[in-house]
Amino acid sequence: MNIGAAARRTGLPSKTIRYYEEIGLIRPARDSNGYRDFSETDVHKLAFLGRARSFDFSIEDCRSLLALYEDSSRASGDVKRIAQGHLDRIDARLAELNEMRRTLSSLVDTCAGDGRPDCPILQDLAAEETDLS
Amino acid sequence: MNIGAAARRTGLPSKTIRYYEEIGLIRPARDSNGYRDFSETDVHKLAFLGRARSFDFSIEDCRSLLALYEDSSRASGDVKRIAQGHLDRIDARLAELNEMRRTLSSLVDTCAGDGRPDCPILQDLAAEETDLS
DNA sequence: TCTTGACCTTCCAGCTACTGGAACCCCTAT
DNA sequence: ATAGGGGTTCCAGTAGCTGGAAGGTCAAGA
Repeated sequence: MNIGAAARRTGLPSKTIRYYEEIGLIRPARDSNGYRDFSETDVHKLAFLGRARSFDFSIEDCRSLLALYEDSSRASGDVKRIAQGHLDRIDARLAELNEMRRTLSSLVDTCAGDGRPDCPILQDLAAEETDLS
Repeated sequence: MNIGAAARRTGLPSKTIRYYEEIGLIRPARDSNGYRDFSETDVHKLAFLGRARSFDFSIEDCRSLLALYEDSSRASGDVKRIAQGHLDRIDARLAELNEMRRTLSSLVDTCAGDGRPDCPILQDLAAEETDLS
């Protein structure tokens, strides 16, 4: 199967698939004309990678997960550890973003948004840190 | 004021301050020895940038916000438009992350995480898309 | 006076995970 | 023969820094 067909099958851009080969996530065979020739196994791996990436797992996490996926004697604990670590990162990011959203949306709400120059958003950004020392 | 002092005052790494100069966000004066000489105004701008970046505003948004901050005849509507656009992006990202978190945490919860190979996480990642066509 | 150490400078490379584009090859259909 | 729609490699660029090398500057201490 050519790269275009693999791309259609997996929903990944051809560019991304070439990149995954370049960094050693997959090793598709080659035809005599130099074209990549993807097996069903390759397509499965690509789909696996696509789904893992959709969870925002890093490429290195994906590499580990793929290795575990291919190792039938894996321990689910190893998989869980990676997933839990990632979940923790997601939670940390969610906390950050929620805090930003809270502050920013209250600033946006109190800004008149008209032609006048007064703006609580700029006031906040420019605020001197209150130094209690 | 040397870059180190400016860094201490603003909480930004010296490297970042140099980078901000390089991309034209600030233009500190220079001493005769070539050292950057930061004015109070420079420090205020850096603090402004630091706070804006802490809200995850892009550098280009920061550039626009800083320009508006310095323009006393600005319209608050221009500021609000930028902030609202950014808020929308934050909301979109929050929705994505919440969805990831929901799915991933339920997978993590159902994974035994022991020495056995069975793993619902890997099963999900490897799942064939159900094709209803 | 010399040296040490903490500053400062510029420049270049690297990080993540791709993406775009140029220059070129291959294959099929007309 | 040619046109098109594949494919190939390689290089550069994205965002926002960060690390490191090689070297200049300055104040304090022996």
